[in-house]
Amino acid sequence: MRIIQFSKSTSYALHALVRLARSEPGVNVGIKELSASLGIPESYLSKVMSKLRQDGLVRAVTGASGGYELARSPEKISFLDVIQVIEGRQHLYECFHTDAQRPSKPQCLIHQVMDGAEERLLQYLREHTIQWVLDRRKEHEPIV
Amino acid sequence: MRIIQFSKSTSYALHALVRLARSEPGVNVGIKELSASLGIPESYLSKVMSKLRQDGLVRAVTGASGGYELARSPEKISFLDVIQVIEGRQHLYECFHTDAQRPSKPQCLIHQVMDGAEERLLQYLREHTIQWVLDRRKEHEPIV
DNA sequence: CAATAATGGACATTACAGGTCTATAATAGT
DNA sequence: ACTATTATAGACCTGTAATGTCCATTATTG
Ligand code: SF4
Ligand code: SF4
Repeated sequence: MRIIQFSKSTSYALHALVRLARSEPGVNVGIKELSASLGIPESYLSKVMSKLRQDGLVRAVTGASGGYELARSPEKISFLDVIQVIEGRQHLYECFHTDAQRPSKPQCLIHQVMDGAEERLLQYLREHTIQWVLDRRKEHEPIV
Repeated sequence: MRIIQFSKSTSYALHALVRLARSEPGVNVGIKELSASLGIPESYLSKVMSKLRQDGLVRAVTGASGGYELARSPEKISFLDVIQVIEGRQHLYECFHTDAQRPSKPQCLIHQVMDGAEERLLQYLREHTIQWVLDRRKEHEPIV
């Protein structure tokens, strides 16, 4: 029974992005500082950051005094963006019937309910951005 | 990167319950008939049905001319009920920080967004029942 | 008693999340 | 040019969960 739960990778990505959004633009944050301040294994986080770069959410600079920074402004990065980069774009529900076994052309009712539920979820995640977090963040909090 | 998707077991359970809801109350439907009409492996479906019984969604009768029937009326069985029986009641988001590492008492903001998203999802699933499917079901459709 | 049907346990298979380590490439400062 | 620093990509390992099969047991009907 597959677990309906976001992966740690997604959580790591979200925390890292908030952390990056907190630093001045133009300042690179290294993986060491990132992993230390968030409490995430360094080598694993580097994998996650690499994925974020490949999908255009952050920019990376190699070499001394290199590191990461956001590729676009925090209000342009939604939770949904992050989740879809890490988890992929699979649907919440998938038919177990093949096309041949499928009763009839338009979607069956169970499918309709599940897709409706998914849309509610995605809509909420689309409406909430990294900037949303920054706006409500208290300065004294170490992370978020 | 854990897949955010309902398990096949959940899908099987939903289809089986709709199938049971279609038959007259008091008539038991056997696992053979169920699995055949839905196109689900018999021995695996029996596991799923067993779980549904343990959690009070269906009643089972062993022995000759035994089988399954709904334990309550279809409008009292929501999609959320079924999903929570099969998938468990884990939250969509879970902190990777331990209590000791946790920044401060009330929930952090990332957590708040994720919980908000979860609530939208659950609310939708709570509002849709097996009866909802029956009401919209066309008589000639073999399954739903 | 015999046929039927659900139950529970054991077991196999596959996939993947989470994590570590290393060699390589790129960059900044000396 | 050399060196220290840093991201990148790949190989690799481990545990666990999902899906599925099979069998022995138990309960029920006729
Ligand atoms: S939604 Fe329709 S096609 Fe998909 S699994 Fe259910 S009955 Fe089959
Ligand atoms: S929500 Fe707060 S406690 Fe939970 S993982 Fe994020 S920073 Fe840590």
